[in-house]
Parts: sequence; structure tokens; C-alpha cells
Amino acid sequence: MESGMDSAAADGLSIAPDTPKDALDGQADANSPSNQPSVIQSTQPVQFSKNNVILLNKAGVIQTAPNSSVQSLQVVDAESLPAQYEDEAARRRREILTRRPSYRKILNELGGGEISEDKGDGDVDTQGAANYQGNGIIKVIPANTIQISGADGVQGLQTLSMSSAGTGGGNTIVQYTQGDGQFFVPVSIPVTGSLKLDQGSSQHMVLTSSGEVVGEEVTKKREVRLFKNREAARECRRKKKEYIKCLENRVAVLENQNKALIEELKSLKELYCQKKLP
DNA sequence: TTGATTCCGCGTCATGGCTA
DNA sequence: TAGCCATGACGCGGAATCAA
Repeated sequence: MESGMDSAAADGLSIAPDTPKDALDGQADANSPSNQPSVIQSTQPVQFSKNNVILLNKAGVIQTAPNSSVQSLQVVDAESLPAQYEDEAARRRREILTRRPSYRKILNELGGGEISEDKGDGDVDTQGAANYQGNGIIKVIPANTIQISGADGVQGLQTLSMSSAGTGGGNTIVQYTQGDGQFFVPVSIPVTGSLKLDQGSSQHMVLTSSGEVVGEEVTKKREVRLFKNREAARECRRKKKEYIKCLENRVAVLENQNKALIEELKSLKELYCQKKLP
């Protein structure tokens, strides 16, 4: 990527035409003529004067805008790959895309920043406010209350809610509602802080329409698999959204770069015409 | 206000890639 | 090769939007 429009470019720095050139020596024009974001690329420290808002996106591209209190900034990792590296990157991107896509991998290859590993707003937290809806079955709401409601395919299962007084565990009152009737079943369910049925709480309880409590592990494996897949799908969607955001950022960056290159070409043409004239 | 439409997130299933 | 993981596809429900 070569954009040697001015002297700064020779030092590994390229700057869009609408960026105050004074910024390079710390004398930026606070009344920059354009509010358009400027693309600055640098392999060397760049200093901005105040009155410029500095926005640094994941691609390492800096955008400037008036009225900031930022006084200086050093660009350490700007997006200024040499052409041969871009070819290599493109080749690797193609390789990856021919395989099954992984947003994290693709994003990393694009250089758009690492997709964070954290799950974001997970339904299971450490406060006991877990929310598990495997097969539409169990929902834990705060205050140590668990609601189990019927789902498709769970024949005869009506509504079950459990509440455990205090956090010390112990016996849990299971309130089972069937139609207009209501009764309580004392069972011991290890609810300690956060409920993680995904890891396969060894107790799988099924209430039939007759109110019979049948302890089973028949569907344990399936539940674990469903839970894992559910979590995986959630994570996958999160990564996908992040990936799309990154692509949109990249589009904006490339559009800016394109604009800058067009301007550069225009100015070079003008310069050439001026020199050509006697 | 209300019904229709669109958007978004979720859960589940199917499937291909990867790894032990 | 079996098991696991990541992801596309599909259907569903709720929220948001819009027109009548």
C-alpha cells in the first residue's frame, strides 16, 4: 500500500487530504474544513494537537473530528500492510473460506480484532438467576425460584415451580400445579448458588399428568447435548454479529481509503498539469 | 386502536470439519 | 472412527413499526 502524496508518506505515514496536515507536527488546525472522518495510517508515532477527536477502530484506523480534548496520540499498530502481506493474507482468507467458516478465524485473518471469548449476557449467572429452558422445561428466576413448565413433547407435564428458602440449600419445596388442583412435593434438590443443569445435574425429574414423580436419567445425555448446542448457537450468533460489525467497519475504512486515493490522484494530476505548462 | 408486516433472538436439528 | 464443536437452516414467539 503505497500512498506517497506528501513528505509524510516518505516516513511511512499517509494522511488523507482532508486531514489537517499541521497535525503531523502538533499544530493541527482546530477549524478543520471538513467534519468528514479522515483516514490516517502510520508506522511511526503520530502526534495530534488538541481539538481533534480521535477515534480508533479495531482495524487500527484513526478518525479525527473537531472539538476534542485529546492532545496527543501514538499510532502503534496502524493498518499499513505491504502489498505482499496483503496477498498472503488474501490467500489465507481464501483458504479458510473454502473450509467451513469460523467467524473468529475469519475475523482474525481479516485483522479486524479478536472476537472476545466472553459470552456476554449469558442466561446463567453466578447469582442464582439462571435461566434454563432446555426443551422449554426449566426456568430459574431470581429469589431462588424455579419454574418448570410444560413443553411440546413433554406429555402431561403441567406447571412446576420450586422455591428454596435461603441459600443454604436443603430441602426444596416443589409446587406442582395441575389444572385447578395444587399440591406440594418435598424433594431435595441441590441448588447451590448458580444452577447449572447443563453439566448434568444428576437428578432429572419428570412429573406425569397423574402427579407421579419419576426420577430418571434417561434424557440426561440428550439434555446435555441440547444445552451445549444451545450455548454454542448463542455464542455463534454473537460471533456472527461481531463479525458483521467488523466487516461494516472495514467497508467504512476502505471507502475512506478509496476516497483518499481518489483525492490523491486528483491532486497529482493537477500537479502534473501545472508542471507541464510552461 | 388494531391487524398486518418486519425484525430479531432463540432453540433445535442436521451436517461438515477437526481431533484424540 | 467416534465424539465434539461450529454453523447453516428452519420454525417460533415477542417486540417494533406501519397503515387503515
